[in-house]
Amino acid sequence: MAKTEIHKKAGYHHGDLRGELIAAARQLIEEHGPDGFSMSDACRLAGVSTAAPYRHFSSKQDLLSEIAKDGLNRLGIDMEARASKQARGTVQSIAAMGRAYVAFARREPHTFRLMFSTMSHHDRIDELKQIGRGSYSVLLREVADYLGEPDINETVLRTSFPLWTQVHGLSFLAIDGKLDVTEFPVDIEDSILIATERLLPPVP
Amino acid sequence: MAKTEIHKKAGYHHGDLRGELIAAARQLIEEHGPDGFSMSDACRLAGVSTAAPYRHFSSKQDLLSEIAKDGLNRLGIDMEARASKQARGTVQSIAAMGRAYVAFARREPHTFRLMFSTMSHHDRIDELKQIGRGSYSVLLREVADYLGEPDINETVLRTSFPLWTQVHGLSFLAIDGKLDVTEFPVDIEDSILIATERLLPPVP
DNA sequence: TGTACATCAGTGAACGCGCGTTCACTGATGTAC
DNA sequence: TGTACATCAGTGAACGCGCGTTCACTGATGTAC
Repeated sequence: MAKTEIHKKAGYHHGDLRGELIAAARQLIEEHGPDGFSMSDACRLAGVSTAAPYRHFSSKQDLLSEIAKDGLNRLGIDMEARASKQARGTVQSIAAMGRAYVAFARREPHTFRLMFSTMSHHDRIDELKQIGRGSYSVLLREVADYLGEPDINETVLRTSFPLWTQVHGLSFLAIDGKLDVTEFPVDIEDSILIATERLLPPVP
Repeated sequence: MAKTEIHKKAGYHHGDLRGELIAAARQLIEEHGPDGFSMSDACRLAGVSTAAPYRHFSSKQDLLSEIAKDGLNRLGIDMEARASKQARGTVQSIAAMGRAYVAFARREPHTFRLMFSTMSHHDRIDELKQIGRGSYSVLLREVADYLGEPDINETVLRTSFPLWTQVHGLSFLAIDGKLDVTEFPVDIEDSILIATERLLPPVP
């Protein structure tokens, strides 16, 4: 915010309008959801005319794709960071990644939704997929370690997939407020650990 | 469609405009997503003026809630039907429910999304939750049978939850086109069976 | 070091659009006698 | 069985709104000489 003020005072030219629009958009998306977000709102928040963004983004979709990309990257980093606090290739490190995943979803539910929504548009899809794969491979490496496999082979892929599915489902149920439908209080942290244990084959 | 024609010919009064609007909305939602759907489009499709729906629904939200309710009900029925073709309380019957769940999501992805989206509005939320609980209890009963538990106790709840999470996550990944990120071809049917086996305790 | 000028990153007004919803209305239907 | 009338379920025109995007523009910046 102070930064914003400085930029505003700098006058006609912002220092980093691109970055500021992304920040504004992220904030608005978290407040009102990806569909409640409008280009005009972002401009208002960044203190800029409604035409300004088009110097930096070709369209609203383009801005949203950027935010999705950023989110996927941050998710991968989060997972890696949380796992690295545990012994490599253990149930604990793998569960830690799951926790990072669900924590991200709960911290930025609308960005999370955006990251995984179809967004039928453009070749950006491929770029997003690429980044998604990058973040996923963080899990794959950890599972390979757990299994004692030398590389990401089919066994690793088959073992990892249900782990992903599990935390992905948990994330959506959590952010959509569906957990109380289960009629018992779900402890998310526990639930991740238990599912991870069950879904991994016994330690080799 | 033939039905629609008859109603149109009947003149000023439709036979069942309420039902027809729901049908039109469902169709449009599946074609363009819940956000690409507009009241006006539904009216156009039903061949009726844009003011007509307000005899039957208090708002667009109200119509959408109705469709979500309907979807949740149909999901429960699907699950029950698919499970009943297997021996009661077995891995097979439970996996069959999971398959019905994912199949529903893939058949009506946008309705599925709508069923589970937050939809911040109204007391309808409680009504929807009630119906969701009803559909969930279909799984709970089957799991109770599997475990040999006389009623829906905490063990049943704890066992069922990760099963739900699993198929929920699989559904979202499937409808959001994220399965190819896994870099190996996921067979959804297999994947459900495998996860179900792993998540259930060994047959008692 | 100073000046000329191309380029860049903003402005602000305007556009066309489709939306959800309301309004006063009217034609059709069902019911009481 | 026929008629009077209340009720119901539509019409069609209009509303105000905010949106994404474009336009010709202008002020600031950076660079070449």
